[in-house]
Amino acid sequence: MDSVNQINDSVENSGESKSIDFVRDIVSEDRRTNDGDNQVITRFPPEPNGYMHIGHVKSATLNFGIASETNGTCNLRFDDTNPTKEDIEYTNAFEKDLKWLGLDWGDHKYFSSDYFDKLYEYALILIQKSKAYVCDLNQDEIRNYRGTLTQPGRESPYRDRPIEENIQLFEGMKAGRFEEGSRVLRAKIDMASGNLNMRDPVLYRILKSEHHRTRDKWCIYPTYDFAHGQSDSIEGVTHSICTLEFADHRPLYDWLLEALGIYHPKQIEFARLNLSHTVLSKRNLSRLVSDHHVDGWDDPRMPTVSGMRRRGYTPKALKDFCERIGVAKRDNTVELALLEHCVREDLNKSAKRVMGVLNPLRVVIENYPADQVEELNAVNNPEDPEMGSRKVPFSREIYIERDDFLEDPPKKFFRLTPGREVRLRYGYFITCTDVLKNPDGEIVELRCTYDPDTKGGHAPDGRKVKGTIHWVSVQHAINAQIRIYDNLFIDSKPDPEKDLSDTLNPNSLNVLTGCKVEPSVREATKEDMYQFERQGYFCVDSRDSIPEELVFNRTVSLRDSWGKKKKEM
RNA sequence: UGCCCGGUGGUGUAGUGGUAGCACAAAGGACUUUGAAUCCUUUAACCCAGGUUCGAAUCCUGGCCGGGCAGCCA
Repeated sequence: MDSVNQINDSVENSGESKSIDFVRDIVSEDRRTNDGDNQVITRFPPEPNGYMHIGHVKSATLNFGIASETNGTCNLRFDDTNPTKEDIEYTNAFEKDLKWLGLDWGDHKYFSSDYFDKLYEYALILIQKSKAYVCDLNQDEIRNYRGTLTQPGRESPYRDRPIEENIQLFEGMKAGRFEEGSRVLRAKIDMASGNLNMRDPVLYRILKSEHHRTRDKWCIYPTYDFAHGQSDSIEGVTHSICTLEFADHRPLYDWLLEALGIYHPKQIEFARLNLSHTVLSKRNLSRLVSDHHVDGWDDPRMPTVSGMRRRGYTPKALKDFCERIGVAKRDNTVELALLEHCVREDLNKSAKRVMGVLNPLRVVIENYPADQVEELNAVNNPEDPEMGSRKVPFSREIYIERDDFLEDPPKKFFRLTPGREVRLRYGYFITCTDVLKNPDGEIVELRCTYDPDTKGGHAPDGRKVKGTIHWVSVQHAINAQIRIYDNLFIDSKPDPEKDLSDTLNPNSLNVLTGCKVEPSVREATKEDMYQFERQGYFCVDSRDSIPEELVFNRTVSLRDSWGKKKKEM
């Protein structure tokens, strides 16, 4: 939010009118034009029938961002007009996620259901004006009467009912005198319109199920089209920002407000976010959960806020991402790489460095005294001296990463090989003298010697080593389970029609056990972020980690130019 | 054969009549006690065709391509 303000400031100072996105252009143009009242009110209107995901974050940062940049307000409004789908569980989850993101609605928390009485009055007014009528057609009949994309519809036989009869019938609907599905209230617009939304759209339907807030007070509920615009109007929303698929509804949005003669907010549509290698539609996300392809809505592979949070993504990274992707009207698929870049950029500055060996290989340093332990000094974060340093215990037996040793190395392999000297990070130079194998020929242990003069990693004679590898003292190592995540989907643009099992990445989760981590992480608490040097960023899993068996999630790997090169070889 | 919205490097996004910019990605190099970070360099784009204009990514016309819409979902 701050950086956005900075951008605005610098723009104002330089006297330029550099645009940030077309929505903000419209808002500032409106502010310039409406002399007197420049108050901006936006709203973030989730339907509480699913969990917040990265697509919601784009919308939320847009709405809350515009409000904060203009000293306006952004209302959190739960769009709860369909009791059969919505639940309190989801409203709580949304609030939790928004708070975690640092998006603050103050005391502007509303529900569409707060306006059910008012909305009912509005409906009566429409009937009164002969702009709405009760229709007895059933669902199939309404569909048939609507016509098709290329053919006009036919008018309902109930379209010209007298006003009085409509009022009585509508009151009857409210009183529960009619069966669910037997009647609806419809707007009287134009059955021949090229825009199907204008072919006498349904305004109210009978739904005899309990609403999570209004309980059994109502058995008729407004549709989205009737609730949304009027709720915007009631709240004095100036800019009602929604996604592209609602553009077709704007004529209806405008028509209703005009017909009622009430305050008329402006609807603006932008393109929703698509992210590569994942899905963002509510339907597909819940399919992943219900079919057990993931372990719940907060599975760290999920693009949900709770999943990303558990994975170790930070609010700052998420908001930075939303700023970078921009806001426009063309369909788009943003590469996951950009999100990962934002995460790395934040964590590079803030995460404490630590050494952890994912796939341990035992190394015995033969000329190091068996009973000796040294405390070596290690920097906590080279990007931030304020974070200080720590002591790391060193002893005769250590673990190194299996990938850091190769008996028969390719060119440009800088790590340990037989006879070669490398540096142990913050430790000594060691040279590999022997390779021990089991009967199957697998390497089980390395024998090395160290140079006592290279403590801390410097050679007094000035000789250089090409490689520096990380390590953990065997007797001091903490055991950990580490979960390595990869893209949920193989395809960058998963086809929702395809069978999920054909397009899901079978290796999206790789659980490593027996990992060895330096003792300083014993103090790790939930959601603490670490960089395991040369590996990536990791956080303690908030659900499964216990002090006796730490569980880490790999948030994102470090960039790995060697790994890339290796793949090509 | 209806209505609406869009097409700028691989991806995302600026540019609104005057040298097509930025970020991510990719490639190369420098530096390096993280093959990280940092720094430098490079590759790479206006859907097509006409028109208006001294000059068009931008304005006009016609195509082409993509997306959305036929819930009593939002």
